[in-house]
Amino acid sequence: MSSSTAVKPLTSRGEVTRQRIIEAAAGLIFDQGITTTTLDQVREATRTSKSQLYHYFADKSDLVRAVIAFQTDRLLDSQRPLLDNLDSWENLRDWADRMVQLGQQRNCRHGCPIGSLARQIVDHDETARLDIVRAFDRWERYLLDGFTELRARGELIPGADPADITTAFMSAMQGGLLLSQARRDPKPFTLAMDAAVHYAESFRP
Amino acid sequence: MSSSTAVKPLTSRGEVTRQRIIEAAAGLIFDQGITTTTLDQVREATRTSKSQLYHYFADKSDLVRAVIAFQTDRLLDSQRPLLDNLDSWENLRDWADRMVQLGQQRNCRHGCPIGSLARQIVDHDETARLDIVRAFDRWERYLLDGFTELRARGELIPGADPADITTAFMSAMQGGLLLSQARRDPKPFTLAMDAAVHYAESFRP
DNA sequence: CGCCGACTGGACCCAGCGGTCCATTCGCGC
DNA sequence: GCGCGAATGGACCGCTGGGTCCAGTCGGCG
Repeated sequence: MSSSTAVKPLTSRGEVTRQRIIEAAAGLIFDQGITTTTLDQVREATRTSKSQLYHYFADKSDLVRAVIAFQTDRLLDSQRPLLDNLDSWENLRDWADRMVQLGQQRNCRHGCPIGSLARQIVDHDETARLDIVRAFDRWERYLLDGFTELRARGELIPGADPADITTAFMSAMQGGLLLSQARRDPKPFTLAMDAAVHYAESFRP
Repeated sequence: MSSSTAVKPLTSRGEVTRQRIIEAAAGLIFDQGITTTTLDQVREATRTSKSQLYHYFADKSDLVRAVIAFQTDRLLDSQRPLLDNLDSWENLRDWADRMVQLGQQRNCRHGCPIGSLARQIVDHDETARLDIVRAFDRWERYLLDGFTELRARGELIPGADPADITTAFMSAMQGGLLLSQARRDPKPFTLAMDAAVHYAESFRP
């Protein structure tokens, strides 16, 4: 949203094509990384032409930013409905288990769609970096809401800061994914998620 | 070590040049990433010629792998002597604090030298991936030794697995660095390290 | 001192990449 | 059904980047 390229007048047909391009680009980038993915590959995968890419996107960076938004939506959707109700310890653990499941079914490759993108542009493209931050914000929001709700119900000791726990949780997750990705072994991610849940539970009254 | 390019007969003069190339490449890659760093940049930064690069390294990937080894050495050295004695809770915390310090003095940029490299090649260059795994292994070894020593002295409950705690610790660290890097804010890393220490301490008898 | 291999300089190659341009077709609104 | 802008096709361009090649220099060793 608000991804700069919203001003173009698009017909419904154009919208479909645009979406097709984003989806294919997302897949390629997810597999190969940003710089390794060429516009010609995107063109071929979508059976479009160069002019179409530049009709719908200002340049490659603009396309990448659309991909970031797309991947964020998809990622959050894949975690629903669990994500919407992280307001009990049981649900939190269920969600963590689901995350591990999701990671495993990709054979530990790629890592986190967002975290993976983050590394590639964060020090290079300031606009895209802010998009990444927004993506993390959107994600963390759900955790934050959950922990806040828990505290409101007295299931967190008063000194515990929901925001801090959220950050620690996300860190464990991202790091676990990286290690699993590097080692091609689901264990680090599993352990990291488990540790994160235990850490959060240590703030139970 | 065993980095494939050990067979070349090198004079002391050649060794110096080779080292100069690696060091400059490491800096450039650390700042800009692998694909963004060009061999021409390396050449210019070291005031060498193209033929020298290919005299000392088989290709770019070979140079990158030398950089991995170099960065690992440098990273571990920067953590000494604390790293060698992670065998008490106090030392563990001191080391964690030192890590946070190191991260901050880079203004949260770049993230972890190894983790950063990991994300960029792990799904792309199998040989380099194994080098990354070796690098993580070397690093985790120190943590593992520390926790093992702690358990031997009865400062860990019998059920606690030093290897698992080590993995959880590394995950928190890597994830925290990524978040700090993306947000340009030292806080996530600080919180992640703190959470990791607390998690480890939860296994104290 | 002279050989030989390590070392260095730099011109060159060429494939691939992001990006431009223009001509053509499509299809919605009047 | 026609006009106009959106949508599409695809040739083309300029440059950058990894990699090659050969000619020349340095320096250790007999």
